[in-house]
Amino acid sequence: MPAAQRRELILESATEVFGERGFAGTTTDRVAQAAGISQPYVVRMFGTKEQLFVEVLQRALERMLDAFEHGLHDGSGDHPEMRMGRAYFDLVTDRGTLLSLMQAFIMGSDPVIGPIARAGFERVYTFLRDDAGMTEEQIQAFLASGMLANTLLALRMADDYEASAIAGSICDMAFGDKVGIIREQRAQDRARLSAGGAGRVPARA
Amino acid sequence: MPAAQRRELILESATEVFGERGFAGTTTDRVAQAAGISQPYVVRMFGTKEQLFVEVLQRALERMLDAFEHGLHDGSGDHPEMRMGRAYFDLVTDRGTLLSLMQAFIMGSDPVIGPIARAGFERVYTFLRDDAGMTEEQIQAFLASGMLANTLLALRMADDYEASAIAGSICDMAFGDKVGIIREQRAQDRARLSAGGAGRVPARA
DNA sequence: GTCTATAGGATGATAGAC
DNA sequence: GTCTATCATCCTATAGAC
Repeated sequence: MPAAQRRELILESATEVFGERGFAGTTTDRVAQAAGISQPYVVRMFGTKEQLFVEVLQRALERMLDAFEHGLHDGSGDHPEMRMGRAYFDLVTDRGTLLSLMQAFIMGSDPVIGPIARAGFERVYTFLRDDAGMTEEQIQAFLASGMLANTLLALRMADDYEASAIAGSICDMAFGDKVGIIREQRAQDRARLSAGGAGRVPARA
Repeated sequence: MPAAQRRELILESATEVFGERGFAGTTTDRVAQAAGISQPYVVRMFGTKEQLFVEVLQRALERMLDAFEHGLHDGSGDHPEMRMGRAYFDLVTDRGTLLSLMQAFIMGSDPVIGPIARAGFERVYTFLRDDAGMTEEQIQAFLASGMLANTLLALRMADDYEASAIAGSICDMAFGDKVGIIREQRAQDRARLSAGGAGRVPARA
């Protein structure tokens, strides 16, 4: 397989694993298994685990901004909120990307990841303000709702949708009419996980 | 020192370290150093690192709910939003607790931490709904704003308040009139860190 | 109640073959 | 391009002394 393509494959696998287990909780070996290659090859191709995470993060930021841009320019609905809602919807179909971003966001203290994550967040803010033309209040509400949704996604709250009425209410509240998508995704996810996919999480052990 | 008191001391140190570095990124040795004792003693007292994190998490959940309860019953302002704002303010003064909660929230896939974190989130929701009497919309807005604020806290966005006009706008937008408190806290924090405190983060290395 | 010593296992990274 | 073998840490947890 050509290097470029293999690179993509590894980045894709790494995005899922990092998203599920965080930077420190991820082993290069697990990424390798998810990509179907040997552990040293992962390191060989990216230099260090940290560099791999940086590339995963940059890709994730790019994808998020792309999704927002596409949502903004898809020509239907007029309000920025509607267009941005679609953008978020696009993102949600890519669980690994979203979770990798969340993982990076809680690494603000890290001297390497922190600055990159902050810069990424700033890009989102300026996009919403300057390109989407949203007001401060709109941006606040949009980002806040998004962060709540992201947190519940990372928490896997939707896993308890049927089992717990409260979990169900929380998901309905936070995801609104998108709750169906989330639950469907969760089902696929569960199938993939039990099939031994990238994000398999018998915790650390 | 009596066991109970030492326990408290360790939990306090562990809260800071886990909050800054996450579960996987934290070593029992670093917790021990922060508490000024030996690494084996930490393990001896809590059994396993995971058990220590569980106790940190349960404490953090308890503190969050306590803060909400105190905010709710302090007798001033009438609207739940105002009282809850105060509650959040109380929480913010305890950075380690907040960050430990965030760390737990992104561990939804973990078979041990995930269920505890979800149950904790559900308790918050039911408190806001049943005790504070908030509507679904009020709860959504409150939790969403809180999650955005928490994320920015974890991101250390306030560290760039002066250096970046955008970071400043973001902090003003998310923290509102509480931005002063956050920035003050950040300053204290920085002093503590450079003094070699618990959360010192020369990354992993 | 607290420490030192250390076993035992995992992990990131390197060397070098094919 | 990709692997096998392996080194050197690092880290949780245990044993046992004081």
